[in-house]
Amino acid sequence: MANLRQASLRHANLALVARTVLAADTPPSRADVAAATSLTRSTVSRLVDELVAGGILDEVESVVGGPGRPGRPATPLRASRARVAALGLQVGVGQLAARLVDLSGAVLAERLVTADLAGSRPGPVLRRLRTLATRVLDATPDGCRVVGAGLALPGIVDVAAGRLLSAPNLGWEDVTPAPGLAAALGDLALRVGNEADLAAHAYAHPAPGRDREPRDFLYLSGEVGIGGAVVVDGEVMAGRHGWAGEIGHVCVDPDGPPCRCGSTGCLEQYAGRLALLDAAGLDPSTSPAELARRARDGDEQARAATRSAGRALGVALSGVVNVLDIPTVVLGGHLAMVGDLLAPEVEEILGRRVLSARWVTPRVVIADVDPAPGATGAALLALDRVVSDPVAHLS
Amino acid sequence: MANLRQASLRHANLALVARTVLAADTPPSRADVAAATSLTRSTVSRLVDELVAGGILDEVESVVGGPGRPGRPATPLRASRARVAALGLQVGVGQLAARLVDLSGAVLAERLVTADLAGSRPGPVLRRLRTLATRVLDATPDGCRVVGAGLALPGIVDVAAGRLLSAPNLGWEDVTPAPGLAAALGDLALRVGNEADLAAHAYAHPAPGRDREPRDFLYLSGEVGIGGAVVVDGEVMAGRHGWAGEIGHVCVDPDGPPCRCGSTGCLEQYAGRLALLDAAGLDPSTSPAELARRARDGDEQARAATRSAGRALGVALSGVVNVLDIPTVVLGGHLAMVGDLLAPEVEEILGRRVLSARWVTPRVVIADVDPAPGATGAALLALDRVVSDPVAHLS
DNA sequence: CGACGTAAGTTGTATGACAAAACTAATCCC
DNA sequence: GGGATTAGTTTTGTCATACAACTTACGTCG
Repeated sequence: MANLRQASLRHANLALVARTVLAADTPPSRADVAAATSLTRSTVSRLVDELVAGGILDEVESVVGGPGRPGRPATPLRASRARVAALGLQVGVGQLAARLVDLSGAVLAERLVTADLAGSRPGPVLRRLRTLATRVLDATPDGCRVVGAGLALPGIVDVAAGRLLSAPNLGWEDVTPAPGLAAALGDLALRVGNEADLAAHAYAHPAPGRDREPRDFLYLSGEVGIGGAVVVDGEVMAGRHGWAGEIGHVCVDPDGPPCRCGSTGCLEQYAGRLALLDAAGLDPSTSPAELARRARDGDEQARAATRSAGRALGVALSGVVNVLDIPTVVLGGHLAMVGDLLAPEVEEILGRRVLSARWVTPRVVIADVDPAPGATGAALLALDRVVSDPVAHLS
Repeated sequence: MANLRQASLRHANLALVARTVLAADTPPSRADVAAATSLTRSTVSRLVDELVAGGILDEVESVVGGPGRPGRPATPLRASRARVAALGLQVGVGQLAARLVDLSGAVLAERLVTADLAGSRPGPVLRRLRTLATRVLDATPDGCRVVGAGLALPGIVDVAAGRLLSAPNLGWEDVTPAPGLAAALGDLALRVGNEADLAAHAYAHPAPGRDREPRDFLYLSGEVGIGGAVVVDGEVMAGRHGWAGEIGHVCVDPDGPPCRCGSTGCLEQYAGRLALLDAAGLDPSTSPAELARRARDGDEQARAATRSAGRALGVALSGVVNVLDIPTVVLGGHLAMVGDLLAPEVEEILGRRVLSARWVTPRVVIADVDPAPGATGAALLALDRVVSDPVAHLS
């Protein structure tokens, strides 16, 4: 709740203009931005000039496909390409990833490695990740500034301290990754975050400053366990300490099977990757895609497994929907691979157990399958800071 | 995301100054406000003068107990008394209430009526409430402006439309209360809200602009059923449609007893007022205070009832805490009356089932017993709008 | 009791961000 | 080629805050 001065005015309107341009579907002119923001054309002109000079926006020269309207032709504006970028990293249980994403949302460079990291030791893993990061950063185009880095981790993270407190599926406890990566990152600030939170951010924002519908949803990230995030109005809800979203350990049945977390009947024990494959009679290393194939081919045991997982998801999610009034659920990770099998069961139970279902029908959406959405989200989050406070980045 | 102009600057800083004065524990001087907001003394002076002229702030004349410091004595500032007020109304299952609250948080007038309204008809009840409202408004002191009215209702409310969609415990469906109350309210805008949301607001803010710790909590309102609200950073989270907080229908056990809502094993069936009294072998009309007395005196059945309710609360709340990372629970209504009996059981289960309990111990807080906290919350919410946008109310 | 120090609050001037309106630029249409 | 139309720029005005000097009102101490 800081006070406002004239400078704040300019900061806020600069951010507003930047966001308006990035959020637009087609490159808008200065006049379009003025109309959309209800600022005057003169003010927008001044702000846009600053953003263009700062490398945040680009003027599109080509007016080739001009619409043939009367009047002076517009100068379309869009996010600059390959001039401002951020590095996104991810350590998953099954893969390592590094991505360089620019302000337009384009992936400038990428490295992906699959590896079984369950029970791994942090040191060697971070060294491998460092190598990926270096390779990706080496591919930075000329004239492109890397403005930040983020790391997605599958566990409970202390964002302020940049520390991973606990990642049971990796077997890591109390790890601070920044020092191990410093050789690759140099001065670049590293922001550590929960994988599901960052994947949810990437789902809500296909590119920096750009929003996708729905703006409010619950995101479920099926890795080995089940991570989750709550997204309200396009923003990931962090919670009091940044640990919100642990949907995997919501109780489905207090008398259910014991969970690694020390509790009983957690959702993860019904719809986690291992639980799902086990119930289908498949080896833990099988891909959930294979499970989906079998279920679609009529394998009764596979179908029973997805039905049971769907029921558990429905029960757990209905409680969350009742409490939060966010009737849209996005399935990501392995849950996306079997999403079409789970969705009907989940929607049926939500319709029955959600108090407000009479007025708004809860629905399930299936995310695209991406091995490392957390890396994208981490990069986008760093870029979002450029958009929301452009002044800090106008050299 | 509107644009900012110079006027916005003044609006925002006016609100900032008002809020700073209201939030202070002891009446601050202009200089204190300047120090707290990092605005200059001259700017604060101008803004304070406007707020004093507008009847929002008062200068305290008495410097009797002056601290005897050197320098010119300060002119302490505080919220104006009995000059700006709002009307809070509540329809509960067991009572009707009307309260007039001023900017300092003082109750200027109040009417409370106990009545069994389960299965009542809206028309007659609203007429009785109208009478209460008229009596309370008639008691408005001279020179006091009533700036808004709010109505707390125990059910699902469409805030935008001012409509109660469904209140199963009253037996009301699809009721729009404003017309029935218009004769009492005159031009006064009526804002309808959920009882638990408004009670939670009242808990978070003992007076307009004033905050109480904790700033993040889950509020449980024990009426006949169990309502709830999620409070983040002092603000009640409304959810996508304003229906957030229905903790009463979170599933404790999918194989549990059927609930009025059409589902099974809802929390309300274990810890609702009727369920609690039934389990203790008491008549439904018994006060929960009587149940608490018996349990404290060693009545085994009463103890078993509270233990079982505590277990159910623990299971339901642990899921919510895992998802939201809000490790503080406030018990209100009948749950406050038996709060000391429930708390140990609930805290024990939260400690076991909440994933982050290792780092931050979840705790249970017991609210003061008030027959109509929703009425207070409704009035405070209307007054909050004066504080956050003083310009609209400066004549 | 009067000069001095100190802190609160006021007054006057400067700065700078946006609004308004006039102006220039570039294109289409006739 | 001229008028209509729309994009973008320049100029001038307004207004809220910063800054600094000033006034007010009190305590303190010789």
